This record gives sequence, C-alpha cells and structure tokens, in this order.
Amino acid sequence: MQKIKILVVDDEERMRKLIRDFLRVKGYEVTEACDGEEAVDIFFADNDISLILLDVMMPKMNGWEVVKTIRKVSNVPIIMLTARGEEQDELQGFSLGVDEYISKPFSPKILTARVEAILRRAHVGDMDVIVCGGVELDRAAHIVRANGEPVDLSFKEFELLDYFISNKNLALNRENILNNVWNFDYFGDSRTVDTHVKKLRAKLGACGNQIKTIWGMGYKFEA
Amino acid sequence: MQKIKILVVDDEERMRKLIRDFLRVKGYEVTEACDGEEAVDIFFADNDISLILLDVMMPKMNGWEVVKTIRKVSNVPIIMLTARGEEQDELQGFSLGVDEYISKPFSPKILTARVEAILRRAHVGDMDVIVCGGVELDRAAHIVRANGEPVDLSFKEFELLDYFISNKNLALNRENILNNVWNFDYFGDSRTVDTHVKKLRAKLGACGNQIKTIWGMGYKFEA
DNA sequence: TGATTTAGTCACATTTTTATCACATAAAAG
DNA sequence: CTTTTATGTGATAAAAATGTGACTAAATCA
Repeated sequence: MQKIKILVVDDEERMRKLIRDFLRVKGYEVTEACDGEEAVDIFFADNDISLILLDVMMPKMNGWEVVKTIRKVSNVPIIMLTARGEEQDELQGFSLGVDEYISKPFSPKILTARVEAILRRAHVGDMDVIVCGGVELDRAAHIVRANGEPVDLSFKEFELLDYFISNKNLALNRENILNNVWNFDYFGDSRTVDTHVKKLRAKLGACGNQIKTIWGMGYKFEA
Repeated sequence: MQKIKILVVDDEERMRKLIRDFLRVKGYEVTEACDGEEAVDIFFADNDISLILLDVMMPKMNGWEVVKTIRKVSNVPIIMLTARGEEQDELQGFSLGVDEYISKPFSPKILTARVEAILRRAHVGDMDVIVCGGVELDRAAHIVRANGEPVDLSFKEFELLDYFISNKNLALNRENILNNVWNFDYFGDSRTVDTHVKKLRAKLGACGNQIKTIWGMGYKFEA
C-alpha cells in the first residue's frame, strides 16, 4: 500500500523534527515546509498530500493565509497547531475550513490520535458510501440516491457526480472538470460539461440544485 | 442458511430499535442488551454471536470494559458506536481490539455497509451454502438452485456465479472478474465474460435478472 | 476412438451513451 | 436599454459497449 503523505509546516526546526519523527514511526511519509509560502508551493507541486499539519505563526505567510489559499482549490484535511492563548482564533479557523486543532504543547499520542481520526474521517474518499446533502453515492455498488430515491446514472454522469462530491463546495472550472472526469488529453468542446451537468441536474431531481453555476467559471457542488 | 446473529448493546431503547429494525431487514438475527453487564452475560451464554455493535457510554459497565472482558476469550468482531467528540478515545479503542467505529449520528446505510464490510473481513461469509435472492449455491455439493429448481451449470459458470454471489451488490468490472474467476494471468478477450454472463442469465431463468449490467464497467449481482 | 460437452473467439445486431450543434435564455457590460 | 457574452436545453448523429448466435478448439467421457 502506498504510504500516506503528510505535509508538516512550522518555522521551528525542532518542532518539525519532533513531528516528523513521530509520524514516520507511525508509517507516514512526511514532507516539510518552514514557512507559509513554501507550504503552498509544495502543496501545489506535489499533488498527493493527504493531510497538512500547519503552524499558525510563521514568517512570510501565516497559517490562516495558507488555509485560505489552499481551500480555494482543495478539501485536503488541515490540522492547525496553535500556541496556548490562540484558542480564540479557532472559531475563525473553522469557518476558513480548518478540520482540527492541536494546542502546543501536545503529546505525540494526541498528535497521532488526531491525525488518525482525521484521516479516517477524511477517507470518505475511499469509503464505499459518500453522503453529501441529499445525495448518496455508493462507489462499490455503483449506486446513487437522491433523497433516498435510486437514480440511474450513466458511466460519465456517475464519474462527474463523484468528482463533484469529492470536491464539494469548491468552484470547479470546465478545464478542471474535463481533465479529471474525461481523459487528461481530452480534446473537445468544453461545453460538453454543460450538457452533462444538465443531465445530472435533471436526474437528481430536487437535489439537482446542489450543483450551482458559477458564472464565468464553471460549477460547484454544494453540500 | 443459518442467519448471522448480531448483538446490539446500547442503553437507549430508541437507538436499539433503530439498529435492530435495519439489521433485521438486511436479514440478520438481532439480540439486544441494554448495558455492559448484560452484554457480557449474553455473549457468554449465547455462543454463536458473529458481531457486536457496542455503545461506549452505558451504565454499570461501559463499552471499553466490555471490549476488554470479551477480548480475553474471543475475537468476535466489535464495532463501537461513539458520540461526536469521543474521537480521541478511538486510539485507545483500537489497541483494545475494536474493529471499527461508527460515529453517531449515522445513516442506516453506513451502518449496514460497515457491518457487511466487517463480516466479510471476518470470513463469516465462507460458508458452504449461500443464498442470495432466489439463487442458492452449495459449494460443497456443487449444486445451484434458482427459485428452488436445480440448475445445471458448467464448471466456469459455477465459479462465475460463486464469485458474483460472494461479491453481491458490488460493481465488478471485467478485469476483476477475469482475475478472480479465470487465472490471474489470463490473457484473453474480456468479452469472454459477457458470453458466460449470457449463459448464466439464461440458465438462471427468472433469477437471471439478478445479474445487472453496469454500463461502461461490468456487472453486479443483486441480492 | 468418437461423441459430447465446455470454453473461448468472432462478427453482427442492438442498445446505450456521449459529443456536438443550434437556438433559447439569462447575466454582465457598455 | 441594447449589446455582448455565457449558460441552459433539446435534438441528433456518431461512438462505444453490450447482447447474441455461430463457430472452432479443447477437454471430457463413454
């Protein structure tokens, strides 16, 4: 099995080493960044990072800005490392899309427990059944339900919905969608997406309006 | 075929009823206990319980203690039901020998999916006679019945049906099927599967439509 | 050995899906 | 308010996948 890759972002070398060593013992692959800018660069360059551990206080670009930047295009789980006294920011953080907090100082045990909990929860991606709003998608059985009613989807429709749900609440432009649902080198009309969206909306019935149009951009699937 | 027996342990009558009803619909036999002590008593008295669904918070003896007690003498699969916010205990739970967690509130779909996954993993399904819908397959006697009528299958047809039934309700692509029913390194036309499916459908008569075509993918055997 | 069953391949029929176009409609811009 | 641009939608033709029967080779059996 492929190792799960975790990006650790902290400006203190000591802290990074601590976290890195523990996570490696637990069998994770660890990549490090020492400031926000580097974190963003690495995240976008390396597209199989499964979780980010992010310090708040950092030079160049702080943790919140990193979250904002990354959340524009990805739902990767993010755990913030906060110093004592930064608790009041947590509320703000959750609204930005932070998944969990760990207050420094923390025990390695807490760290791995939270990481594992988040990964398990986030592994919704590999789970058989994903629920998002009124829509329920079962990859294993290749079944979709909208408000409990089975919906009959074609292969492409299923793939498209899967992509939407896997990236729920993210604005996806047509190029994104084409590259991910169609072949990478698909050379066709980007309006094809529109047609499939139309069909999906129709087939999903009332849940169809979870697919929002983003004018001048593309689409978004809302939870 | 003997029904699989599941012990549901929760102090809330409402929750027990909910779980019980869903599992019964799915064809399981359900026994209930309303606290840890009763759970342990029942488990030791009744020696053919295949799986335990266990709430954490209970009077008299909590879930963790139940796990500890039972794990001393049995590897029966245990799924814990945790309330939101108890995630931090999960680490502890896994080391005690818990197989899986389900966080409340959960959907019935999640419940049955996890239960089935665990049971599959626990090899409870490895029995000689399997019944699935109107189809009955007896591995030991190498006999198949459809709606009670004996069906004469060739070797490959039997193997294919066995694979289908063993993976019922799962979308199986042709590659899957070829690798499992044929030799692993089978190097032939994947359309061969189609031909055999055709024959199976024909021989199973009315039950033939339990084999669903999944367009662009493969086949699925529905219970 | 010869007859019979089974497995795999192929070609053609059928069905389903998918992409594209043209036009309608809606939103933004001027 | 008009123009421009982007999206919604239905129809349709092309493409792709599956269903099916026939045929060949291989295995099995009497």
